[in-house]
Amino acid sequence: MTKHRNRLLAALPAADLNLLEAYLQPIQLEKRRVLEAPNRTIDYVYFPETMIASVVAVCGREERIEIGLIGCEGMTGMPVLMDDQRTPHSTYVQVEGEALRVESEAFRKLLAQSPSLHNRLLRFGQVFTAQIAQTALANGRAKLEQRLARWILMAHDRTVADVVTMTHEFLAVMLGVRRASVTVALDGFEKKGVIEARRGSITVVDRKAIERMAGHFYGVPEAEFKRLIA
Amino acid sequence: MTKHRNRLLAALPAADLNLLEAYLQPIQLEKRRVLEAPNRTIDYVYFPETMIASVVAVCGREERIEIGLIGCEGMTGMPVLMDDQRTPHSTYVQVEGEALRVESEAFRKLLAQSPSLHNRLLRFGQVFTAQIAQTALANGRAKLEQRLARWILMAHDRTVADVVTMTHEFLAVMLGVRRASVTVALDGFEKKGVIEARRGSITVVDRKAIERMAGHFYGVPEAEFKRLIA
DNA sequence: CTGTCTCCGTACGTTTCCGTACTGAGAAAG
DNA sequence: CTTTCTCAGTACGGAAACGTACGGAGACAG
Repeated sequence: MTKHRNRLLAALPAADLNLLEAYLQPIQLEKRRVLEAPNRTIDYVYFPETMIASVVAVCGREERIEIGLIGCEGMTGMPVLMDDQRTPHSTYVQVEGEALRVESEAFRKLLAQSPSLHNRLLRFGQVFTAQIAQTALANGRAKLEQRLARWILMAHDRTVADVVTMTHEFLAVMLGVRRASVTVALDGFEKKGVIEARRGSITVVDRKAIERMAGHFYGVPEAEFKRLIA
Repeated sequence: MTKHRNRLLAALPAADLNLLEAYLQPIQLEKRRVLEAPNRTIDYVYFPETMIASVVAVCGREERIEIGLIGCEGMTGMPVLMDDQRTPHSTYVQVEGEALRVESEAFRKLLAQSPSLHNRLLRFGQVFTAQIAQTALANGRAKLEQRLARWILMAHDRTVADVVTMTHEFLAVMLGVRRASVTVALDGFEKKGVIEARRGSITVVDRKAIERMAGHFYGVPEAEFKRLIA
């Protein structure tokens, strides 16, 4: 047994990890790769290592917004834990990198075989639900600056370096705002010296300051993670 | 075995329902009663019959917003299904009425005893997650009129009559907007003849029209419910 | 029946963000 | 090296919703 880079796996009891490890396949995932398409069967469950995935709610062709971010702290494929095999949402790779994946049929059988494993992973479901709820709260009550700060912090939590590779355009889609609004807001961040913006990337310079900007719109799911997993 | 008014219970396989029924206590719940307080142990799981509960995300003392509505189609206490006993959110009675409840420790044991029951209820978790996600989407991208239409439809789905007892003030808190904005919007609804507004209540007159106003911000979790439960 | 309280209608100036769109700068392709 | 393409910065008028606040109308208690 290796010490896993995925924190959810790293926190599993030895017995459950052993059970799962036989089925884990390492895979490199490129940006924009679709991991789950709306209302299609979920083929694999992914445990990100350096990769980061976005979960996006879509309706019609127009309206879309990110509801959650999954990186080395968690897993994709929540519906498989919920006795289901599909989701109305879309999940794709936001930051390329490595992950471990399990064929979801096999995964399903493992869950049935080990209630302990199932429960352990359901706890992450609880964390992720808190994240979606926090997104709903931020979308409804926060200013763009706060929401952007929150997003940068969440991405930062899931990267090894302090650099997040992301265009304003993409970020705008995630937050459900205009591309130009993101540009203006990020410009403000840079002038305050809390980030460095390059073409297609953002570097975190002063994390504490960003946390202050996000206020209490950041932190609830993170606290849940500490409480339930780590 | 009675045919239950709670649709989630009504859809349970006979064996699981029998198991559960021994523990179900009927209870009448008054408006504003707190069912789950943030970060406190959840004592009971509620299956609403005529009652409707709101799940609200809070942070600090100021910022709060409704993330979900639970009525006769579901249950409260999702964290108990997720191997947890608390939640950062707040759950309280929005529309008074009857419910069945189970002591959560007993409930926990039943889930361990019957994986089939557990899975069945987890499916509702999947539906509820879709509802939170849809709320996040609506909060980020919809106009107030659409969000209000969505809320009325969701409340209407969970009431027997066409009347929802609710002040503008309360509705404003739920949607995270000004009380005055709600008044103006509801006024518009009434002038279009889709609702009738009385002091402290809203009566649905033309549901189809309200559905058109909500557009695709309404319907995704409802479809999930049909697919997974009914 | 009168006073009090809750709830609703309305108003006005202000903030935030939108829609649209033009321009320049950096990166990639020929 | 030049063309092409993607990405970022900036601008301007407009819509949506905000904060605040005043007054009236229905409900309820004394």
